[in-house]
Amino acid sequence: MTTTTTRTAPRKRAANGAGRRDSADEIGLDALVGHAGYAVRRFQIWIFQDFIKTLGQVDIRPTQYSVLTVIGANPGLSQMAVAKRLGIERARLVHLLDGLEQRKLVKRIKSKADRRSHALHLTVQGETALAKFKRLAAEHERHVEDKIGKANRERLLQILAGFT
Amino acid sequence: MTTTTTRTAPRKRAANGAGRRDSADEIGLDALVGHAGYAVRRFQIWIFQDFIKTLGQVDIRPTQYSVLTVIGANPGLSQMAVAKRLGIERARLVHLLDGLEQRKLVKRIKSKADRRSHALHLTVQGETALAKFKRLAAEHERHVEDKIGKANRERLLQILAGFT
DNA sequence: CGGCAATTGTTGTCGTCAACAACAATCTTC
DNA sequence: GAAGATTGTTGTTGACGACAACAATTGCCG
Repeated sequence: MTTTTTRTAPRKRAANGAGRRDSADEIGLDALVGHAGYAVRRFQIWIFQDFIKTLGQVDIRPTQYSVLTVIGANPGLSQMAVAKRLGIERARLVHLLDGLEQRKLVKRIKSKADRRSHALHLTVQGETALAKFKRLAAEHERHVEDKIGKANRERLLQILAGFT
Repeated sequence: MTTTTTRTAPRKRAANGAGRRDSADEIGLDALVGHAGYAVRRFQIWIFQDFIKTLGQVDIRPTQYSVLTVIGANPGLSQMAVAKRLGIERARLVHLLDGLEQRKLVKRIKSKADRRSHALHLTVQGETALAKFKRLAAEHERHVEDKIGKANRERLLQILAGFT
């Protein structure tokens, strides 16, 4: 609706003095409903929390998972390429890879073509670990379906396909 | 599509040695496509950046806007109530309100009913300022429409209505 | 060829944000 | 009235994005 003229009068909702509100669930959001950003933010928080919980047993967070997935699908990429593809800053990727390399999931191999850059590869245990992560991620994705419905999840992915 | 069984085999994409990839836009995301969380995260980042840019002239960030909106629609709420409604931690809300109070947009009034809590209200200039913020927020919302389409935005809001 | 700009990985800083923990003041409940 | 819960506050930690600076290396151009 977005009331084109932004209705300045705030509709004070019965001036009931100082906080006489019983169930805190009845607080009006007013203009906040109808803002895509708000709904998307709340949903994103929910999704990440479920992802973190579901992949908690293997201690993998969403960003780590995305890095492993991209390296697994494109072995030999440079850090720049991975960072650019995922929209992470290369400075941030350094720390992420430090952690993943310490856990023996990823290895940096000095490129001979360009001695500035590193070719990124999964280790052997990185491959098998990623397989397990993907199973858990699929489970998480099922939670999303349970939450918003299978059809809605498909529609949502379609709507946001441009942001891959 | 979402290959129901998570296809464990990573499909190495032609072992082309060390990073022989021309346009960095052609890096496969593999399993990442089909993950709702990834798409939502990217979209959320885009939305917030546009919101911050559009409301940049008045120096209001999304969280501040949500706080002002809720207080404006429900004057007299306690900090606990606002925090719970918006899913913010009350510790975080303290700093947010500090900033908004310094800018004379919000005032904390000691509640007489419960002397632990503060009743939150917009100041007079807070009311008029919020009106302007809402106009700018509506402009931002139009940017979202331009990005994903009017119909898709509606559908998205409907899908995520449960996360208000 | 030589020098200069650009790129790559790295380190560091700053600000935002969520998650906790602890605390004093105050309310609630028994 | 005492014990336990709630409210606002302060502080810490860790993930994350945005920058800036730097050394090593590459690429380009005169």
